[in-house]
Amino acid sequence: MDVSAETSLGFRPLYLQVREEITRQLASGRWQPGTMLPSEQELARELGVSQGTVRKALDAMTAERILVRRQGRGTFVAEYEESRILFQFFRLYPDSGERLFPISKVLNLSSATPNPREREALGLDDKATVWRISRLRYHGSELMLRETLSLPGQIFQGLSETEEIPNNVYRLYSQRWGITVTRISEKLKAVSADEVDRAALNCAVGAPLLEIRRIAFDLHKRPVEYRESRCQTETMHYASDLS
Amino acid sequence: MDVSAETSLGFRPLYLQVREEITRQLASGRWQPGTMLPSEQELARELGVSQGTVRKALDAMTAERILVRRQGRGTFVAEYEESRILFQFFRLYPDSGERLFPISKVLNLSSATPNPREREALGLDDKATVWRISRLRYHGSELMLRETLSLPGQIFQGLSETEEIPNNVYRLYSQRWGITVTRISEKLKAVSADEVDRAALNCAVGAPLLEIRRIAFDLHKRPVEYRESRCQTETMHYASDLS
DNA sequence: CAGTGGTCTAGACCACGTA
DNA sequence: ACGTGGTCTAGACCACTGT
Repeated sequence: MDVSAETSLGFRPLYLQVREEITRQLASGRWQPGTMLPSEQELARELGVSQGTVRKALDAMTAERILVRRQGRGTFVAEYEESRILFQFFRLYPDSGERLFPISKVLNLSSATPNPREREALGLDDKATVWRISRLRYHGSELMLRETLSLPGQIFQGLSETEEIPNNVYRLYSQRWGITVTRISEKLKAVSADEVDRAALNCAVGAPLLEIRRIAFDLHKRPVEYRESRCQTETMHYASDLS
Repeated sequence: MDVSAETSLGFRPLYLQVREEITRQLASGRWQPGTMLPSEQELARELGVSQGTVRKALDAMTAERILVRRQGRGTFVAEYEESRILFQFFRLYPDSGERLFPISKVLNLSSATPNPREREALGLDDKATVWRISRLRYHGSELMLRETLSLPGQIFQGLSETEEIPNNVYRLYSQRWGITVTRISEKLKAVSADEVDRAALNCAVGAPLLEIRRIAFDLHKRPVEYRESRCQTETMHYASDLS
């Protein structure tokens, strides 16, 4: 690691440089999700720093959930297993009873010119295109929500050829386009069901729904997905932990 | 620090023991919010461990926002300044425009037997009592929400004598009863405004409202506050960041 | 300048998982 | 038995803050 020219101005801790270097190699595909990284000692040798510095970088990436460390086994690239998505990125819980992974039913997939909300959320101009995926999601047999996913056509090239949109789209993003979702920002409002909601969710017009507008960011902090969900919350709730 | 008898079974890292010891001394009032802790070197001497171990304990407590570290100055006990509450524990934002600290107007303070929700949230039995505080909250001049706070009478003794409930109740809990809120759990639903909402919030009956049920926990992970809020979200939203 | 936290190193030993 | 991450130590030096 180049640690020179670091006097007072523009000082950057070594372990942050190491973290960036490892993130770069990760994004470039050196290690696939689920595989093991070299040991701390080996990385330290490769990068020309001490093991403690590598450790601090790996600890930071573990805190960001980009890596998973298992004592006695090694350090692994995080995967998008169902359980991880369920606990980390999906905040709807049944009021009582067991938590189930939401089953999805895709209604529609199309390409379009982005609307203003999509443009703002995804940082696109009006010459760009987006894929739009509409789907319903169920908790067991119970219809929970309807939502539309918007994806930049520029990034998700060849999407329409995909035989089927799976339940777990983040794993698809990772496997097919090498995109790792690391952070999600959501804005929630209570809204009244309109005619479209009534038809899709089989609720009364005017019934209260929880609207969620989500932006998902990748390793480079680039917005890669915009999502609008409308949820019935009679038997479900959205859980938020602040600490 | 007693580090003996730590072979394989019941192994507890030293830095966790140090963290607990410091938390204990903190809860016992050795250092007040806003004051400086002894330096790492000094704590290390006191506790008979190395500076690195103290550092790891302090880093953990800083991550939990119990402490604040300022390079070149020292390590301080976190305070409940307006800005901290605003950013850490209050998730409602205006859709556009500047964020303001919510102004509160207390409607009512009473003592009561806990209802089932309060009993469950606060872990009380039906022989306990709770204080109930009803209030309205404004963002600037705009009425944002109405809420009821429920506090265990056992913990918050002498509350009714308080001349006034301030805007920032967490600072009051800290200053008057030495209670430090460290974690908050919230459950959100979309609900329809009822007659009480209409009267309090000046909205239509049936209008969609965001209902928030909050439980606040102290340093010992004990529930100390239960709160039910009903919010208008026409010009506001609830922000949630997942990472 | 002195004192604080922040970074970095090097090495020892421990706990864990697998073979 | 071996290799991995996890803990702990000791010491050096750097960056930041206030005097």
